[in-house]
Amino acid sequence: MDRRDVVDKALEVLGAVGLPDLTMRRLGTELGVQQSALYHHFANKQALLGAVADEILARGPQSASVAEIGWEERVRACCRDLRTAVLAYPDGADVVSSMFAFGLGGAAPFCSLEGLLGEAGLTPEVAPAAARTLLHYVYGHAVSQQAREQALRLGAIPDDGAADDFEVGLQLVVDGIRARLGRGQ
Amino acid sequence: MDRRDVVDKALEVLGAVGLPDLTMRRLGTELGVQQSALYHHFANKQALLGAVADEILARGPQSASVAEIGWEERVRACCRDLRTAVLAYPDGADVVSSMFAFGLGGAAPFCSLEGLLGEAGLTPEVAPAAARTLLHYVYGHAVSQQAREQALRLGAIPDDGAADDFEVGLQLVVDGIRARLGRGQ
DNA sequence: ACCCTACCCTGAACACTGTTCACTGAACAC
DNA sequence: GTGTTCAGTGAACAGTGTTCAGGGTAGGGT
Repeated sequence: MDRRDVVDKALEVLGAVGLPDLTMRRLGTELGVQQSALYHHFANKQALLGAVADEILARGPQSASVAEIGWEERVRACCRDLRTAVLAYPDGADVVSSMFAFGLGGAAPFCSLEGLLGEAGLTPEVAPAAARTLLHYVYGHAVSQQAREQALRLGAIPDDGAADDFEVGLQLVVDGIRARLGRGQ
Repeated sequence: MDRRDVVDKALEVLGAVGLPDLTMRRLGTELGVQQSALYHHFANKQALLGAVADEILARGPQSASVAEIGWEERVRACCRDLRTAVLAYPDGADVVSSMFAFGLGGAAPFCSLEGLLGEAGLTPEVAPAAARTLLHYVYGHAVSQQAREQALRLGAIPDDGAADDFEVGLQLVVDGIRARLGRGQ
């Protein structure tokens, strides 16, 4: 048993029961070992979740960034892929965004977006801020959606049949970036 | 002792020791009662934190929305006020954004922004999505900042002297909203 | 063959957490 | 006076992440 096996099983458990029930005891039992054995592979649970976050991202789709299409569509595709990846597991958005905030994982999407925006012509001063703005939106939207899905599943809230407005907000931010590009920043 | 006292003391403890150490035992001790007494005022800890989130927002600044200045400046002022409010307490951004995501509090800023954007001319279909986009940005940025501050305080990460780029991203989103307004949506 | 080292893992504990519940004591209305 | 309501007690429950001394077991060097 190595780190890969632990992360794989953690993702399996996460998909089955969600983050609150992804405990070290449960993970150990599911792997057929004691919980304390996990601490020989990860310093603590947060480090494990950091690896889980990276694996969630790695398993997500990554559209080939063909240079034919414009930067706008490439940025949107990158954000859509990111959203798809974190929505694939219950509480996946929570895990990935937390680990990114703590600097313990999830750096790949930020690098991709920063690079894309730099190629598009954003200055090295503005590009990181714009990339972070996109990430805050994608993560915030995904976390809210999964929280609402869970509250709905528990019957804590009625189904208001809210439409999926992810693209609306995404286009808003992309429009803002284009405006910044248009007027020489 | 009533709910007000509990919330007030909870904010005091939050400000002193942060969210992880804001436990029911500690809160009870600080109030001079048993922890179980708190459950006569709040159904559970989440409900208490919902009230705490609302109080954090209520204690924050609220710029008078004088109609003389344009909608852009009013939206920016609203977002700045919101940021100031949640940054005033350690982990304040975490508390407020979580409770908003779970629908247990923090609805006031959303209503304000939605109203402002509606007055600015955004359709009732786009205004809520735009308001949520702004909130995702403000909360995401604040949570990241407080997480970095804490990691920095614990010496877990070196001080990279990153500049405050809040206004950059905020302007990006506002620009996107203006673009949407300009082209009749 | 022997020893030694490294490594994975066990089993039990520790110090916590949020939450529940039967019960006490006092205030207040009728 | 009696009954009801309400805040608060103190102990317990079922969990949590984490630690630690020790048990095997594999592999390499001599």
